[in-house]
Amino acid sequence: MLKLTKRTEYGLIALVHLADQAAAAPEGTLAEVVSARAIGDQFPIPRRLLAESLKALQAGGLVDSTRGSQGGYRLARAAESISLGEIVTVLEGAPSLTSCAGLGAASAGGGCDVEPVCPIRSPLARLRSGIWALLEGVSLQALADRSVNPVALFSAAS
Amino acid sequence: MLKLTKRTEYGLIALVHLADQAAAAPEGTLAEVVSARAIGDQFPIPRRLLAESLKALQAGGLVDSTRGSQGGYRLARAAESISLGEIVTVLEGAPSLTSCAGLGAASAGGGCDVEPVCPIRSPLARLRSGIWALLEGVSLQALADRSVNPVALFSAAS
DNA sequence: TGAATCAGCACCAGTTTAGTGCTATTTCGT
DNA sequence: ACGAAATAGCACTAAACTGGTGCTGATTCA
Repeated sequence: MLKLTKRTEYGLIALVHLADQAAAAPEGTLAEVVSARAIGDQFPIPRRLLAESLKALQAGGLVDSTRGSQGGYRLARAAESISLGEIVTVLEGAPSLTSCAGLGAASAGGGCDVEPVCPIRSPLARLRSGIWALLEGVSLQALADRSVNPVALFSAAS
Repeated sequence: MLKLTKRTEYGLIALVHLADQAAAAPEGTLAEVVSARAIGDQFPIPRRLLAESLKALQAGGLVDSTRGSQGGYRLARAAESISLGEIVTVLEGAPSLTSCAGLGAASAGGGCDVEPVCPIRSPLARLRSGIWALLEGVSLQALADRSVNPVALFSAAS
């Protein structure tokens, strides 16, 4: 199914929220941490699942967490440096692009070493590779910027 | 999961094959029909499922079918006029990105008839909308053209 | 007639998804 | 010290989806 899971949706909601928070922080200072509860209260979504997504984002190193009372989350890096592809990878695992697996940069060594332009590559692999490249090209920053329209989101990326 | 189902993969394989067939046909003539068996014999995939995909494509009006011995399938329209979005819609159902559904401050039942540029649209809806627009912009023709690289497949579309 | 081929249902096992329960641990405020 | 707030971790369930198959019927060509 060519669609994002709820887990990813909630995670994105949270990330956009955290990006807003970071943008609102005074120059050069760290943004205040935001609790899962605080984020959840602003959207009609199961708070608990939102928390699950945040946990996953923490495990994936996209956000930093502070425990205890007054604890919460904060972006671990600048919103411009977090790509959509990375977010999706963290939240729903590396996409299983079948054989010739792992396109893009990551793909650990094994097999198909003629990576760049493998002529045997099926249209499917090319398609997925294209979609993936797009996701890698869109930053959280762009996503959080509400002035950009959906299509420009991508076409501007290339 | 941001990935295509096998059903869609097989369908795409078949469509690309049919597009090749159409391209090989003499100017102005209809391409010969190709049976599911004939297509399946060329790929290491379960023949039966390929047939299922073809059936779905027929039901969706993307291919014409001829029954009986010597029967088979043929593109119902020119490959340039069949978009990837349409193919995916036929093979795995309409994506739920429609109608401001899902979340976003304004989701509520009613209407959101200001569809074009709804300012309240959530980042998620915008994201899906963007992905969708991309798929709509890629034609089967482009997909079948093996000389185009994966990334150009999309960036050229905008 | 008979074989090839598409069409329509209906079924099953395995995986994924969404969502919840419960407990432990850390930290702040009093 | 204590309790509340909050993250961390594990485990579990019900529903949906996926991949794949079985079977029967209808249509067409030879």
